[in-house]
Amino acid sequence: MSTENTAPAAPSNFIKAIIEDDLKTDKWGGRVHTRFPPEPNGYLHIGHAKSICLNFGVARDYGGKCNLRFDDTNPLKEDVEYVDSIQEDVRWLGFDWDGRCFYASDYFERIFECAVALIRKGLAYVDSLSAEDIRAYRGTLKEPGRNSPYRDRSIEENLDLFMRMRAGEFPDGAHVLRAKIDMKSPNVVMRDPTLYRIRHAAHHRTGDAWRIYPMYDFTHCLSDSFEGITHSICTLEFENNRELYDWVLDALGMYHPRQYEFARLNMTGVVLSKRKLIKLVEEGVVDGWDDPRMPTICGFRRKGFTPESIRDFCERIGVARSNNLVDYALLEHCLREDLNARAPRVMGVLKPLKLTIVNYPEDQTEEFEFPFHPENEAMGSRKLPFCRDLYIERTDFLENAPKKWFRLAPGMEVRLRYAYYVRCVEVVKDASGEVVEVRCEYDPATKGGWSNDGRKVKGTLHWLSARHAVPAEFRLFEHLFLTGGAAANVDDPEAAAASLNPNSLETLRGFVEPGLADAEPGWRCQFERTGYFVADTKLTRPGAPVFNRTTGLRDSFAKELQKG
RNA sequence: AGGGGAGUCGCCAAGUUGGCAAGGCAACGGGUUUUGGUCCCGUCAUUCGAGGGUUCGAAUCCUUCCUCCCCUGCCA
Repeated sequence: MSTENTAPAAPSNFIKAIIEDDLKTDKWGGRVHTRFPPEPNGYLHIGHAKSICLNFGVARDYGGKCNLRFDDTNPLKEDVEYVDSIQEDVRWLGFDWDGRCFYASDYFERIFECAVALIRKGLAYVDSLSAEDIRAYRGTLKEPGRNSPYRDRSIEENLDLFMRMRAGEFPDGAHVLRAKIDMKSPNVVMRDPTLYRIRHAAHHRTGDAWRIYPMYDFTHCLSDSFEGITHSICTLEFENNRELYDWVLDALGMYHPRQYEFARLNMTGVVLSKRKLIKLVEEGVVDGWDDPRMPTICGFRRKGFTPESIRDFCERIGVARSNNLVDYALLEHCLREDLNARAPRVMGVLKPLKLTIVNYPEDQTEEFEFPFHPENEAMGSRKLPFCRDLYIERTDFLENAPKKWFRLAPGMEVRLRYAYYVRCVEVVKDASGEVVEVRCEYDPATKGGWSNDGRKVKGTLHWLSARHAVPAEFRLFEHLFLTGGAAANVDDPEAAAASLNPNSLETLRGFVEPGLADAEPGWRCQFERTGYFVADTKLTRPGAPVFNRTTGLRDSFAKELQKG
């Protein structure tokens, strides 16, 4: 399935331990069958990727299956747009449900029958309390609840009412179907949980066929059971719901998968709450779900991340039961490791500064060979034009250089990558004192960017011929929030505004080498010395490329400077 | 007057029956380098939330305590 030559030994985790143990004891007849069960009410984010990699990953590793199942029981929040995006993202991540894409809504009739069976067993009843009363009767975390006055309706009456609920005879909220369990249970989930509610709403798949919709707790265990799931893996917040999961299946005497919970992913610098992400989209704080600043799968995709790097990340963070906060730097590390090996090296100048070679013939042009990957000859090379008028990076020149500076400065000599050594002989400034051009002399004996005379030239600069470079736009991204991660407050408008990073998107107008004029949308590369980039899939046009910075290169010099 | 979980390096995280505390990220040193990138080498937990106990021996067993997370939707 994947290459294992570079991958470190996969860390074991408790889910795998359970599966291996089950395989050993033949608990499920040798089967491993998981499922990834998103609700189609938003786009998938990096936290979902952890769950996807876990569920599809163990199925793959142990010769089992993993279903994609949409948990679509709440027509008010769900939409086909989300269904489509979820399928696209799971596929992009590299997983295949092998035709087993299911919907909880496909089971509505069977689920309804289960509810009827529960009523017949005297284990469910129609409650006619208002929502507020139900809440009041439920008690508190420390105090037991009380029985609803409708709890002892006869089976016949319950059946009649439930059928009429289905028939649409009652308005929303008039009745609910509840499991008859224990209003004094220390586990609040078990205090006669709601199984069905009335919702006169069109469902994105079943249309107007239903006026009642089953709740998550009732739907999920039954769906798992219908599909023959063996290991039902979910996140920690469903731990309390496991008791109900088991109760429903036992009450009905049905095939009974086991639920296991793991800790969801938290990461520095990003918000991973669906509710908050929706808000960012709806309020126009970002461009949409696939804004490169979003921690969504499609956001990372548009930013230039590879599915391989995300899978590697999910492998490395491990799966455990303790709350965690993973450093964003780990994701970046996985990305760089992948891109370093695959991304062709090309030239781009983000913040151009004119460099004129005063002793180079005015009308002369020559070409130099540039390999696409210095460490991988197989990736080939191309020639780039050189002339008297060049662009270099503005940040590569400093009039008053600090101690360890080995880029360009007055009197200093640097190497222009694969071309010549040049020495700065003059600085041209505009009226405001800003440097607008540096003038240099080149050494013809250093053609190709090398000299055998033992001269030590520590700095190597990337450059572009000003006469041949093509204009390009570069988009640099930073975290959306200053305060970082889970702490970001999206609900309080003032706090949200204060925590928003005003520089999360910076657009630069620079130049790229001629061959990149018609860069294919989605094409990834490394602009030497600056970072990994991808041609934006929405904004790039033939002759007018737009590049998103996927991530910068590691920069030990920046650290050096900070230290002073 | 609750119930369910979790505490191992700055961040993740292994540690199956007690027997020398894996690995990754980050950080920090050094080497190589026509990318201040990559790569290579090295450093980085006498201690596992705290105390007590059992034991020749405890992150692992017992015990008391502390901290954090989840649960009172007709959301999932």
